[in-house]
Amino acid sequence: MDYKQTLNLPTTGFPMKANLARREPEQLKQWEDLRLYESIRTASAGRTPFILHDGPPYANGHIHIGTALNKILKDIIVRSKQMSGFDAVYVPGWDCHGLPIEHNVDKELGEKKKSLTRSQVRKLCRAYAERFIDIQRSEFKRLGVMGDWTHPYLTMNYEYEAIIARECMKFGLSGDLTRSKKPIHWCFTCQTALAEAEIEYQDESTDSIFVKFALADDLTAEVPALTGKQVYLVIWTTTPWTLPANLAVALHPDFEYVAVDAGRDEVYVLARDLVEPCMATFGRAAYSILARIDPRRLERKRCRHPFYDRESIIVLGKHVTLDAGTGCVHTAPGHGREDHDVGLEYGIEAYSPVDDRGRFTPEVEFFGGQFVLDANSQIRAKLSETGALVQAGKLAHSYPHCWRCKQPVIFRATPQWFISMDKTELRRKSLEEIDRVQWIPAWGRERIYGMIENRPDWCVSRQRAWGVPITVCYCAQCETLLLNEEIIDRVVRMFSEHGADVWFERDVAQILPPGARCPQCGHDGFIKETDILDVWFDSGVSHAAVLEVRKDLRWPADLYLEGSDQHRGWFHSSLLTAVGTRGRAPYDGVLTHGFVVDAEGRKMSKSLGNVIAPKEVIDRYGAEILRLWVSASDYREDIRISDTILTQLSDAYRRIRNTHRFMLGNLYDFAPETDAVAAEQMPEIDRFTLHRLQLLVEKARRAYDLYEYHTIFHALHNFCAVDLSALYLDILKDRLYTSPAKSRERRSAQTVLYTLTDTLCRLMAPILPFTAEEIWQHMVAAPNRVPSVHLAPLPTPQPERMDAQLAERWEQLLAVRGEVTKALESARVQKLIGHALDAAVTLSVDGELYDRLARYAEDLRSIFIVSAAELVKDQPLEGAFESAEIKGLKIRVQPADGEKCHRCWVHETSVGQNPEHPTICARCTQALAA
RNA sequence: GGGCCUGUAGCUCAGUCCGGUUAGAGCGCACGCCUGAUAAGCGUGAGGUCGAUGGUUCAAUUCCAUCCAGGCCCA
Repeated sequence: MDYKQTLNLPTTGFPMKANLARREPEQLKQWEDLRLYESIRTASAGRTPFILHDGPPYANGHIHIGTALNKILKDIIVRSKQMSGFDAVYVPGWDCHGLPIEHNVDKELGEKKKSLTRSQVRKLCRAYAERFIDIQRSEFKRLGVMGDWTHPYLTMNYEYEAIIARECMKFGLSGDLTRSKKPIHWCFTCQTALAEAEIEYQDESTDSIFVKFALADDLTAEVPALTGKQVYLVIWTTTPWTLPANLAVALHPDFEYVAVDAGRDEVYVLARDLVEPCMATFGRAAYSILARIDPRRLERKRCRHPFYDRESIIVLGKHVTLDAGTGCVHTAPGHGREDHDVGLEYGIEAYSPVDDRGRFTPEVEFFGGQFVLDANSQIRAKLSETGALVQAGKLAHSYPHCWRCKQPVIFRATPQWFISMDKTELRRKSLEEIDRVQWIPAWGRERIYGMIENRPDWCVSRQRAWGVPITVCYCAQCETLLLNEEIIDRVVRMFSEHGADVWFERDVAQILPPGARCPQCGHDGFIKETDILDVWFDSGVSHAAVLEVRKDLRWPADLYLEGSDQHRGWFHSSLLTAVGTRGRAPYDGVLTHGFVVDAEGRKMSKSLGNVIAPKEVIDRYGAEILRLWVSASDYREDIRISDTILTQLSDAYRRIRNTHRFMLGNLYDFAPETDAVAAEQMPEIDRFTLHRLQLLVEKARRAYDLYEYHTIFHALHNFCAVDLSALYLDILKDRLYTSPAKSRERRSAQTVLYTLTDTLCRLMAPILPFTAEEIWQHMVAAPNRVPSVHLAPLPTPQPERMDAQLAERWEQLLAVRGEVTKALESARVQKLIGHALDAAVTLSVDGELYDRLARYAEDLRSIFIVSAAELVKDQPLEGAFESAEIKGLKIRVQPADGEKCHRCWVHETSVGQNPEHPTICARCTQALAA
């Protein structure tokens, strides 16, 4: 007889091979057909909302691995909050305006751009953004990210554009929005402002000159040694043409300066550390140091401009370096970023007497009307003439050029719009708000606090086409802003209806109400601003445009989650716009993740050739493995990815999958509502396993609450591999296979398997939504069970299923088991046995342990998975394995007595005793009779 | 150059806040077993000067300093 047919062997349609790359898209289609997301919304109506507000990715290019990480993390959060009993609506968004798109459209247009109107260019940009939104949307969905993909928020939606304008005008109304000059990169060929991204650096040979500025103030009080001497500050510059705009000389407050007797009745002030190289350059071998000078004593002293009849003041700035030059820095606030910043501190204007074509304005003495780069040589000549030129040479260094025309660019101050950090205490209020937000990890607070504390005013204007205009008009006569509630309403209505394009299509008279007059001077002519807003403002007001507007959302958000670069980016701009207009942060919590790096911890870049695209991973391993990667990593730090890591995760995935496949296979004939066995009727090992399951659930739920998913992955994997596969399930096989199918002992095991499968499946669902669903669909469903695991709640710990004393006894039993397996292995090496069932073990233990084990004497055989286990009290056992871990424990392994039962494979002396079934044991004979 | 952060076995993570027995886990690897989870399952074992150096201490992976390597953001 073939006794194999009498066993209850596992059977399931749940495939061992996941085939994720093929099956996932099918699953997504099914969910879509079932309208799963809508069902979840309906089912959670009325629950407490949990709002994770999506930071909008930029609608350009395909998603990269970092975007995938970000979206998967968000999805895990949303799903786990949903399954924790919240109504977790997820509205994805896209950032649509901005330079990169306009830049790419420019490239496609080439020369044609010049013949197009601003509105025409804007339409092309809009179409471009739409194209990539569609691409990215399908890529995000492919990752298993669940959300309202049919109604995402787009910063270029008309309603959104209207709110951007509205929020901007609120700053105008409050007086925070101001206009002042600031140096920007300017291409005089294209006659346009350029962003940093539009600059290409090329090596170029430029002038390198040293110029002396005669000190006008007397230093006798500060440095007596200089009494009666003519003192000069010597500066170094590579842009002589900016000297007409010189208004100051900057020193570093912490450097040491000295007065050097340079001969020819001249005293030079130089940074001490640069004296030697400078004097060598000047060809003045013989010099002596007269005095040390504390730069702080020179602050606000005056010098003579080298060729104009005016003064330059001495200022202190930490941007001064000792890398090159003299330690005294020529400062023209209209022509340099740092010059401008230090100028602001000292109240010096951003003087920039250069027009759009790069020519000095007429009032510039000696050089009016000259092209600035051509003026360099004449300025040099002028300096020689006045005797201010100390030294002249050439220097090769990298100089900014325009990306389009390849010509050199200049720094030039132009009027820009700023949101003031201090005028209405935006900085102070923001800093206060930072302390009310929960930053995860906690150092996020230090990071953003430092930035807000030190940042300059926010320059929000850009001289570009693709964006939302700064919707203000100002008096043509006195430049006073004309802004009130009525105008705001008009603009908002116009934008909601026609989009921001309307601002460029209509002239100022059509925008302002009829009869508008300047509140300051009564004039009726107005200028419409045509600069657009920094795109950080666009996304920064998403809390207003999305959270406040959508009925299914709520202001403020519970959580913002982005990469740690967003402390400078979206967290920052969102904070400022919300505090500035609403007086508080738009989020209660901010979670950050690190960046994806390669196996060596280096950033991914095309040049290093270490870029891993999400698509490659999905096609090769499946989105589920990418998700598992996200969950396995501690994302608060940088996250490594490599083939080694992905292979490892595939292995882990397979272990989790196969564990569930085995459990499903043993549940084929189990109906939970009729076959379940009550816990009190279960064997101890079953209750022990349920106890351990509770510990896992507790741990995982805590980790979900703390957003620490890697803990869950490790715990889940460990549980499947160690607690289940290597222990419980291995021991269970005998009971499941050989006991009568409907026996209580088998039903008890199945009850546990059912509980395990059901619990683990729900526990993993936020991380592995595809696999959890696949398991769910292969379970024999209890009546009225929800149709998708994603409609089910996360499991909750059930204290009544815990039994600490029982667990403690079993932990000890398992420690003994560990020693037994060692003894078995040693017997195996000696060829005494092969399979553990070939063995009979005898344990000798001392008193206390004996008493504890005696209780389980009958169970030891099955716990150890051997054919026989005998327990004796402290007896010498010849040739026994002596445990190093448990003192007094000796284990003797011998080949088991009796024949191997053909049915259960246990070696039993009862085999052969029954004439009807001569090849099987008494236990099996009994089972067959049942 | 500045701000914030990271560095524990081949890999992913514990432990470090509140210094103290041979620094843990799983995977991978090696070797073996099984063939009734089978392109599966089980067992045993080998892997770490806790980035480096110096300091504090009776004692440091844990505290401090410096350095090295790497990341994000500025300049």
